[in-house]
Amino acid sequence: MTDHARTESSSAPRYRRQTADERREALLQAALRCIVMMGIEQCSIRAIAREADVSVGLINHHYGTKEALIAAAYRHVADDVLAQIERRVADVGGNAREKLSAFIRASFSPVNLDADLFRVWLAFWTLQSTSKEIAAVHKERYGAYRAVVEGLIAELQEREGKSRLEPRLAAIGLSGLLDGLWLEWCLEPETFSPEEGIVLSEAWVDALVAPSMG
Amino acid sequence: MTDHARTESSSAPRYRRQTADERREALLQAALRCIVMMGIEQCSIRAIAREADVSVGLINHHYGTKEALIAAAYRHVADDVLAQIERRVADVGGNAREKLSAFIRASFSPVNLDADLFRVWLAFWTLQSTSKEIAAVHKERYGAYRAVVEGLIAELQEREGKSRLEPRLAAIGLSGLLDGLWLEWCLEPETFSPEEGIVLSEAWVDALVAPSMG
DNA sequence: ACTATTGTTGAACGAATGTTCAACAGTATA
DNA sequence: TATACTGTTGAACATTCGTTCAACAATAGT
Repeated sequence: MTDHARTESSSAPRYRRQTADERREALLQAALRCIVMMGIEQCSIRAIAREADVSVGLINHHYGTKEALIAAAYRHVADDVLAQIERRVADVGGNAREKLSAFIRASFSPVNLDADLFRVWLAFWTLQSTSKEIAAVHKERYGAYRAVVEGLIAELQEREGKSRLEPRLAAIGLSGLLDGLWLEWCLEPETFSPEEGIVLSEAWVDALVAPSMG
Repeated sequence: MTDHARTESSSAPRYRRQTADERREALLQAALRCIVMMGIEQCSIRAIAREADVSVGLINHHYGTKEALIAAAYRHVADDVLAQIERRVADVGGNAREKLSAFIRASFSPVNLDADLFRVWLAFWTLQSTSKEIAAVHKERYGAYRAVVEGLIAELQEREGKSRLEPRLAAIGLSGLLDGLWLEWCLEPETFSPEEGIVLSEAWVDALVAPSMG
């Protein structure tokens, strides 16, 4: 009842304690939301703290450094994207050609064709040249991505006959095409539709097993 | 001779006056060097001023705002890249197929496969979501780029027979592939060689006029 | 109910940011 | 040589940044 008392034992707690893991996850999500909302440039510790409804000090307490938090966020997002695509490929079952189609369709699904995701990715690419930590995460995750594509293409070529393009190179081509189209669509969505992106990517795969190419 | 006199009429001038155009160009080049050296994040007005050997105030005097300077730099770089590619295409003369090969080779030339250029480009892409000015420059320059590709493909298909892929879509595919490979090479140059990039792009063009595709 | 633990706070700090503007100084003109 | 013009300077300003750390408070163990 006394006016100097802000919150006595009878009122609600001023904050809820969480385990380190819970809080780290929450901070990571808040950081991603901030990068999305205001770009990596304006994504400050204070902004993340506000977004996570937490004080400034807590971030450095849990992650030590801002860079460590961003690197953790990168790993988290990259894992999510690849896992989601792999899940769709696994769900479709079928032969290699059908799996590749699922892979392509997953790449052009709304989850991935997202300006927010693009902004996050740009931020990570930018940080890569500065931070060894981020560069390592990229190398590791991108290798995994390309390995999946290469595996599917090798499987396809075993069935439908060899191509002049070895699986490694063909995989680089397909992932380059997918990434390039993804990039361009995110920069300027009016240029072409996701369906057209799928048509183009399917054409590449078809060309891979066509007699004229190999 | 007096110690309060810094530089009297007898000594060298403390700075050289330049015309507005000269100075604007010099500041723009300094800004690009800064983006390359330390990334857009650390590329401050003070850093640009130091690089251009000029005082902080001069930048805002000539460009009004940092954003205006960066946008001007974007336009400058984009013009350079496209002009250089078009020059190579024009030099080779020949038919559409040969011009497309020149276009592809130019895209994978060391001038373009450059970590510095990539860093500059990433910076511009990042700023695009924030700045209307930068977004406008992108739309304009990228449209010009794609128009060149589309023109060459249309010319090729008139000679060698129509494809199921209309020139517009085929051009989007080729520029997507070129950009995607460029992106991936810049992020991780060990993955594949520029020559392999050329092989992949040529394969796409070949597939465009192959009977199986159209 | 008391204590120990530790997740959490937020004021404070030093460094850096973009921008402003009154004063300065080179340059061409008269 | 004096004058007007304007390119140029750099201190100053108001913010914002990432990080630190002593104090605080929610919770679990007793």
